[in-house]
Amino acid sequence: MLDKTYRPDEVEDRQYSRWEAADAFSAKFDATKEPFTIMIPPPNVTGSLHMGHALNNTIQDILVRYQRMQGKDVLWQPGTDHAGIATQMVVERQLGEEGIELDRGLPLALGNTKHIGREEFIERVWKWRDQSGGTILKQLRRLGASCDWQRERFTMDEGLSEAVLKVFVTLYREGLIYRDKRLVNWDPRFHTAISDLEVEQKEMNGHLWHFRYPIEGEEGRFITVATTRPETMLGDTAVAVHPDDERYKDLVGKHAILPLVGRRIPIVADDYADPEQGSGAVKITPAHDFNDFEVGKRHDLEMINVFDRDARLNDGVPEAYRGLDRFDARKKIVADMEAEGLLEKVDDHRHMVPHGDRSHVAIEPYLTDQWYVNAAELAKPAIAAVEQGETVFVPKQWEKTYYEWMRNIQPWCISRQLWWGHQVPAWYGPDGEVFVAHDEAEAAGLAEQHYGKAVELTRDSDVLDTWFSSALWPFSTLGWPEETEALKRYYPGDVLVTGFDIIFFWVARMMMSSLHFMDGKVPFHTVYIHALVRDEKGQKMSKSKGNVLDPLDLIEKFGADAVRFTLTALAAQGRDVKLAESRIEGYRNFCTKIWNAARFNEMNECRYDADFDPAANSQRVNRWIVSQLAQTEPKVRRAIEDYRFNEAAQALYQFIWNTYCDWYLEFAKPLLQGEDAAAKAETRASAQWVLHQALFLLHPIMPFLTEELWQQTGEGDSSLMITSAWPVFAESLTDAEADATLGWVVRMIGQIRAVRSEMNVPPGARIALIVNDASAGSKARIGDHEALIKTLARVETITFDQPVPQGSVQDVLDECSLVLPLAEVIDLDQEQARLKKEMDKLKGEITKLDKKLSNEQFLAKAPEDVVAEQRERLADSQQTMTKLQSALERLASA
RNA sequence: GGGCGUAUAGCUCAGCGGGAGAGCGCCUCGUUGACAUCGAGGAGGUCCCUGGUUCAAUCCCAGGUACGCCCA
Repeated sequence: MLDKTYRPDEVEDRQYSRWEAADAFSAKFDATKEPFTIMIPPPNVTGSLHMGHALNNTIQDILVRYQRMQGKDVLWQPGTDHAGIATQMVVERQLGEEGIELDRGLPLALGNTKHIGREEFIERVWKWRDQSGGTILKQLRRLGASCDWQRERFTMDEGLSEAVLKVFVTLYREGLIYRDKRLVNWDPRFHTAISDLEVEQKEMNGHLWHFRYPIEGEEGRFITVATTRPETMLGDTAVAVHPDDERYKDLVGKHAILPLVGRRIPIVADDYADPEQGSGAVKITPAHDFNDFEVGKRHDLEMINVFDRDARLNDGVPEAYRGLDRFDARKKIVADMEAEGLLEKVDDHRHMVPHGDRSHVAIEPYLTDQWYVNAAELAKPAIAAVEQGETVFVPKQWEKTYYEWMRNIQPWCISRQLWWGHQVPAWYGPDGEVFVAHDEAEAAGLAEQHYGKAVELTRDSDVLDTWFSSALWPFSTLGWPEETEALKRYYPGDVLVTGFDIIFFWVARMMMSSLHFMDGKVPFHTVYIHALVRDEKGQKMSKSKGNVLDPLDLIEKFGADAVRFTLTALAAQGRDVKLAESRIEGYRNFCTKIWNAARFNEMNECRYDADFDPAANSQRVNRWIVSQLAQTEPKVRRAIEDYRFNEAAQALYQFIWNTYCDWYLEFAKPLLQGEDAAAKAETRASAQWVLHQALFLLHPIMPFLTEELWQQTGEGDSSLMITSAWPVFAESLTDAEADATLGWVVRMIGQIRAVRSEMNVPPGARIALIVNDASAGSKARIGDHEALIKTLARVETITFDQPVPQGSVQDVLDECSLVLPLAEVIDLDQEQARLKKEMDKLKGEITKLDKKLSNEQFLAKAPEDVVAEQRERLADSQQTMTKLQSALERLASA
């Protein structure tokens, strides 16, 4: 017996274990089947499951389960990335609690007791990773994700590290990776460079300080510069004005004396100075501003770095300022300038300030040596592949975003001043000459060749950006650079499922690296971009706002299937998913509904019958529900294949709840409780078969509930839905006659119920029904389904072609007048009003159609079937109108 | 400043060149042997505005307004 209600907490673990025990998730390397590959977007090893992951992985799981049922050999490749900065942060914090800090050549901070070196630190990270890393992958199991867990990979694995090494060395030797001294985005908290993409611009309230710089040799003359960052003035090496700016024309070529420092700096003419902005003159600090850096290069200016790695002022500035934090320095400099009478004014100013996306501190443009990838070169084939349609974005408009970024791509800074990550495979000779190699021995060989003798080498201490290794995911996880079977079989992948926020970080970089290293073959033919999950008000979920919904809590509360179905139903293309708990509750109710339908079948002895043949059904209601099912399958199939997941969900919801539960089971009741043994047997088998087939269609979205019911009411323990075939229904199962007839019966019952309700007929009261003007066809329909109509519309008797009794309520169904003699309960005024309202609506309709059909242009130009349809509608409306008219007259004469 | 998107019922959103839809919410009624996590019925719309194309526009095009997101 099925339990009274569906209990996801009891079912989910059990079914997941059955799948794993049956090895249902693993890629089979089955050459008789077509492969289907999805590469999971590897979450951070430090991460935990949030709503975005839940959506992302629900979609992937739907695709994967669907394709498995289609008979494909499916690989869903799971894993995590090593999340350089985030992981190092986590472990450093842990160490900090033990009083341990990393030995970076600085004295111990107050309260700390121990330094540890790089090797020991990395050991600690691995230990952390083994103990508590990758919890998110466990959480994905709660969601029902059917990843091939045996193939789980980690970007720091040996094999993947091998791939990183090979890619780095190869690109270096091809000249596509190089070392350069440029301004980088420096994170003063983590002491590392970060890439442009890891910088967030935040709008902030600031000030615009107007400083006066004295002109050399012109006593009492000043040039005023405006700045948002006074602390950088100590590194100024020029003042720039616009070449056409009349105010300053005579000053170009002269020098200013930098206050507080006393340095003599040139006044240069450069387009960068905007005459409209501030005073029109701008201080130039080439070592601390990206724009100034360019100006500096154009005018060959000195680049003076005034900060250390903490963004404190270094020894290159006057003694009074040395060691000051950048924000303290700002205050002091402003005060000192004011004291010298050189502060002209201070304006409030709103501006964008760059922040590290992980450290949340202001980023400092900082002059350092870093490793770069020539992304512009690698982008060329990656752009072409999308232009030529080798990879298609769904929805299509994201291709524009991809192009926009790829066509303006900047050199990619890939080195990070961290310990956790893939160490840059570069060694330096005594004179700083660099040797890039797969290992130290190879580097030593290269060095010996270069110097003519063996020398001592020092390895570059930097590590690579985590995304550098993630970019290789589509092939490194399959064993590249080895030529593995997996690589041959499962590359290229089919579809990548991800959020738009990751197009630049990951999609673009996978495209670049895959095309370069996999013989120009794209890593996936489709990129499905889904929306962000927001709260019910459309705001981004964030801890600080406190509007975060935790998928694990929701699974706990409503079951994984309800969460999955909700996300699926809301995942319309190109729209954000606005999630409210009430939605999940609603789909939890859907689970309950299905469960109860199964219980109903069980109670009525509707048992699974392996030999059941739906084509042999003789009862019209059974042929009808089979027909409806057969028409639902292609809707679901096409929706999934076209990535219109919400439509798949909707089609299933509608079929199961509205068609099967609301109507079919009601239609089946008289048969199930009736005396006709053959009809009863057929109905029992049909009811169960149709439910089971619907569960198969639903399985990719709701795997747990469907598998549970299949086990309990289907083929039992020996069979698994997850590895069963997707149902296919013969065209011949669609039965137009049954659809038309039962559609008509549904309408008839609906109309009678509506009239009863409007007339306030007590729900229990059985009433008489007179049907007038019925065609032979309609009479036959009523004859065939009299029992259903009587039960469901609560009708006592049905008679034909009778005079209309006093005080009857009338309604029209096609050519039929439905007459309900309700003299005792009728309210004449109310009924009159009801009829008039209905006639008004019809009148509008008739006028519209009349006008259209008397338009010669319409008759001449519109397609024939459209014209015919409009004619038919007009005739129908007029017929109904006539009948309502006579009903109204009869009422008035009463 | 550049790019992308959105505007349809109270809310959240589907949809579509030819009869305005769903879920939730709301109102009325209901203990009919699956289900009150339910059933039956109902109310509720200037499909943002203005023009254009078309026999026909909520849908296509142009402009406008408002809002959102990404990039600088």
